[in-house]
Amino acid sequence: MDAGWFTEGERVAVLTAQPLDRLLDYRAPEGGCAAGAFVEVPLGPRRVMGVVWGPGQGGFDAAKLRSVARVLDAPPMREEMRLFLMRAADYTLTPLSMMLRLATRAPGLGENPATRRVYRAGAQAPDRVTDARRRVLEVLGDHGGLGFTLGELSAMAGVTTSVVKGLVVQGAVIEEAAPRDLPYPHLDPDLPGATLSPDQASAARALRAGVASGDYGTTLLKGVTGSGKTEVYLEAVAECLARGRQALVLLPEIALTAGFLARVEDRFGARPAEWHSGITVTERRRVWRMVGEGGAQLVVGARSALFLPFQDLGLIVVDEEHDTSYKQEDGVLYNARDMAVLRASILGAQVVLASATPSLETWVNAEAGKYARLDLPGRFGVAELPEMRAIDMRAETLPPERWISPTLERAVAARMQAGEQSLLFLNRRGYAPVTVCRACGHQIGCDHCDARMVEHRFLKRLVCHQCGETKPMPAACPSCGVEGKLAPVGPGVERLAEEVAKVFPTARVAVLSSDHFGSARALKEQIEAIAAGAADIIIGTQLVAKGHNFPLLTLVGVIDADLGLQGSDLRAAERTFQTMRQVAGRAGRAERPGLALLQTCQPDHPVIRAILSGDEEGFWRAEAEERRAAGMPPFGRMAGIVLSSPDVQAVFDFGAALARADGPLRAIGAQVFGPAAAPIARIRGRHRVRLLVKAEKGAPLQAAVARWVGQVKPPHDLRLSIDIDPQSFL
DNA sequence: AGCACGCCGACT
DNA sequence: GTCGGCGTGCTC
Repeated sequence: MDAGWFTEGERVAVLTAQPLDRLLDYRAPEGGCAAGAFVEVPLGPRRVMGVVWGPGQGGFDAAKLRSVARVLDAPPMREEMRLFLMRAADYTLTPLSMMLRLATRAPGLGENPATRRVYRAGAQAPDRVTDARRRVLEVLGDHGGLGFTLGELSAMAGVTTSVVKGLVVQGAVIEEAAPRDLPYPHLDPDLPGATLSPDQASAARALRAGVASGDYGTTLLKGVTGSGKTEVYLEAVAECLARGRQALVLLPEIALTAGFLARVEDRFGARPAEWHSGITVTERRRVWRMVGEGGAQLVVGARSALFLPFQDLGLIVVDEEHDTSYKQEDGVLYNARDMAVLRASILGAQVVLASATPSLETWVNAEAGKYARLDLPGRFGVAELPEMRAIDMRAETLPPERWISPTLERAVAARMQAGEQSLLFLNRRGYAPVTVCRACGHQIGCDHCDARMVEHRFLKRLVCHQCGETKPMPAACPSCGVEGKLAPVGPGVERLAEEVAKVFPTARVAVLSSDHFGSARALKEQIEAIAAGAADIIIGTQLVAKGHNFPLLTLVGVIDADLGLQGSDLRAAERTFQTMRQVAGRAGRAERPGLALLQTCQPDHPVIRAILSGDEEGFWRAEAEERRAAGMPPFGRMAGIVLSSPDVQAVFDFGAALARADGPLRAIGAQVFGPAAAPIARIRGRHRVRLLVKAEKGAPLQAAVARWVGQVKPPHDLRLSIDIDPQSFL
């Protein structure tokens, strides 16, 4: 008897995506079913989708057992995928059912037939050739090789569907079933790749060897912007495809996929499958099915692509691995970079973590020898890393509510004269971060959160950057009622644009901020226009720091390099360092040398000094040493607990009760801090309280946290979420 | 998640 | 006396 097969009537355990937190036993259906089979099972009055997880667990009255309703038309979930979901659930302390939900976010799993009707030219001639009939046959004759759906064909021929149906009856058109989801075009790994520099070639050889080994391994591929990391890891993809295994490339930002798809097409002759929140439901279903059936060799996508049902995944590339968007911050809290390593280690696949500025975790893992490390020194081509200098803002004189120092102004003016571009970087969206009443000092806050509202003149509204709530700008102060005294305080990109327009009246200015673009497409067009020279001065937020190339750009001015340096968030220094390096990397990517100017009030701060001196390894060593001394990640482990409820008293009371019941934590030598108001103390009317658990590196943190939280049951409208390895330690 | 059961307030 | 609020508990 086959170990992975259950015959009719046998007990099987089924996992559903319902939040049940346990497996349910059913009888295998008529005709039996495989372990891992996607099935539909009766649950109370409903039918729900589930996966046959293994043999039944027993302990449930056999007389009450119900049968699996039907087996869905999809390849069974592989054992390693089930193992991956279980390990990921254990690691993140997420119910398994929620992990299954992540892995089955494909529409119409088995709902509709897997085929559709297509129409092609038949052998018979119609009895009478009318005008409409002739057009149909012409369309089919010209390009009907693969056939069209009824809707496509009638639209192309400009006839009603009944004309086509009439031709079908006559045998002049053939109606047949075709698979609904077509495989993706073949990618050819043997096409010649880009010409590689010696450094690139040797890195590519190392990556190829890793893929060829067929074993698990993780490699940090480190190289400054423009050093050609993409060409190098595409060689690893080529090796993987040549061996008949599938590859996955994760990108942090949807806006980057279009450019990346084009590069894949250049390298392999066709476009790969694409997976992110922006694709249509039809495409989503096609990707999900084709990945499972082997009809997709390469997937390019967002973090959720990690949960696709790959048949034989041999390589995962995590591009810009330090990017914070790899950490999912709502729903299931997971870090895609860590989950990629987990999945690969189960599969025997390779992971490539690519970055110019790795996360401290990855840097430490590479230092410790857990990850291999490849460095791409210098730049590919003629361009050099820009020269970087600080502008000491304490020594600059500038009028109130102005942000561009005279030194920076002169530098921008010089670039304009030379016909080159300048980028002014400010990591604050909107017009002004704070709106204050000059009569009473009141600051306008969000009604649903405790965050301050940000004025957006472009949208003509006040916007809350936490919850997205917007409201019109009031004429009078909501606190004291005095009119005309509300004033913007501090700079946002929009206000900076205003200042630029005043200081450089003849400049062509482009603002790159997510608020100004309705779609990724509009943003891409704007970026292409800028790259072609359509602007003299570019004003940008975080967006520009992600992978775009502007050949005419030779000056980057960082308006406030101190943002994020202060505060108790231990990752702030790391993030500031990464962002500054990347923004500076925008300058002079073509043959012109670049200059980066950082406006700062703390030119002697270690982070600013490390950026300016280019001593990256020194920065990481110092940062790692500080973390080690404090027992902070990655030298210690942490978990964050966020409690939320509409009732303030209830959250604090429960938080205090939880903190008092810390026995299970003390048992593993862990400490609990809090409860304290969460960084955002109120979101959408729910008050939030945060506790932090800190343990030593080897401690069984998850098990202890599960025992600890399991002791007390929260009151009804109180939600509790657990964040293992939180991004911020506030 | 749904959906039913069940135990307390304002209506015919 | 009933209709219906949503708290609580179950689903193989």
